[in-house]
Amino acid sequence: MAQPGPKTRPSELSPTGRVILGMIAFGKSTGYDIKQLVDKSTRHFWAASYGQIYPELRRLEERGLVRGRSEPSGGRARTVYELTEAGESALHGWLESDEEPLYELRDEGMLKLFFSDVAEPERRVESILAMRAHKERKLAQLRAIEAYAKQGPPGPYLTLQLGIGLTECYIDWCETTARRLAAEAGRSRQC
Amino acid sequence: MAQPGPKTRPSELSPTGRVILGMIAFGKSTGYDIKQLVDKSTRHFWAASYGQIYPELRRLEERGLVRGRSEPSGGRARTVYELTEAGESALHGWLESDEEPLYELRDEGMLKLFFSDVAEPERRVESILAMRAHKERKLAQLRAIEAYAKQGPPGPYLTLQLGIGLTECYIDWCETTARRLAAEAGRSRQC
DNA sequence: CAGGTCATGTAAAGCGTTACATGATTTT
DNA sequence: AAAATCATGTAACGCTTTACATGACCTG
Repeated sequence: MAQPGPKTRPSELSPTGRVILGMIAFGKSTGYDIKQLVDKSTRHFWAASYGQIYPELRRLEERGLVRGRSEPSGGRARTVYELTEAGESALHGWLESDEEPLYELRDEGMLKLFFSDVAEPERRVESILAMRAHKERKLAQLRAIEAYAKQGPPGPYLTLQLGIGLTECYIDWCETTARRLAAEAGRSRQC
Repeated sequence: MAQPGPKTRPSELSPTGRVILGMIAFGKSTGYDIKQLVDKSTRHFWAASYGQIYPELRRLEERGLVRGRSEPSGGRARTVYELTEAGESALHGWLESDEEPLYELRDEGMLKLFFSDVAEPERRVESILAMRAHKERKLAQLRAIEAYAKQGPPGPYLTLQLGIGLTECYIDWCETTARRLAAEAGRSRQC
């Protein structure tokens, strides 16, 4: 019954800690900036909210991985963070570690498809068409940032390409399968 | 700053509640059975742990969506659940609702690729190869249950097919991209 | 000067995993 | 007789979202 080991060991980085250290290494120095870039770029495979980012920045500071100093711009409070030596080495240590990477998916569309046998078969096709519509919206969002990402470094651009490719593949599957199911239903009605 | 609406409204089903009601409709009547089937079939896109399942079963009972009665088999305690009318209609209501479906992904491999620009370019290829290896293991797990799922109802089998298709697509992308990057690196070394 | 964005944060609640505990039954 | 599996559950902890709150600055 034992499930795989803990997600975070005390000496290591929490999930949000990982994206924060990386974003600081990428030159994003405030919680606000980090959140902006997360939303624009990693959101589709790694989200983070303010409620996590600000407390986590302080925990990282307590652990000596980042250093923050107050740098108000005008009368507006602002805390600017940078990596310490320890922070850089924690980041590199994480990037180079080859532990089983965390992978978690929660896809409500698939869950509805899974349970589609408790309703009539027509609902199954509807379920798949709803999944396709959702993925189509997601694809449009990813496409909207493609041109912008092309100008940046290769890492972020590659993850965007992968996200687009997977979404297209998902859409193709939905189309093919919906068509096939509809054809099968038509044939069985004829007989 | 406002983020998208709440994941669960009071009158609706919690994430784990959804999979539980569905599994009971599928004929799984104990917490243990539900967990077994979740691990065998929905785990790759919708997980659930005992620590969630047992308390949630009781909450569902309090809300009148399921009815449990003690049915010891031998001297071994056992609680058998079934859907109430309200539970059936909650399940159908959820299956037929067309709210934006929950979709959450956390992919550490992609996050490492995203940040691969903070290290040397060779690490990027290694990162992608690690992703491929991980997906290869996942694909083997899915393939292992394929024959078993083929005999069951179409819903579960379709989700498995989709999972396999997406994983294959992921692996293809990794292979193609790793090859391309390696070739580019070779060419730039020559010049 | 109103509305939007910049910027920071907290509190409460919900969600979820992990680790632990217990004891019966079945298999080897 | 030991080991694995069946079956149930709890407690502690960690993670995350949501909602709220504050106030400065900028644009039209």
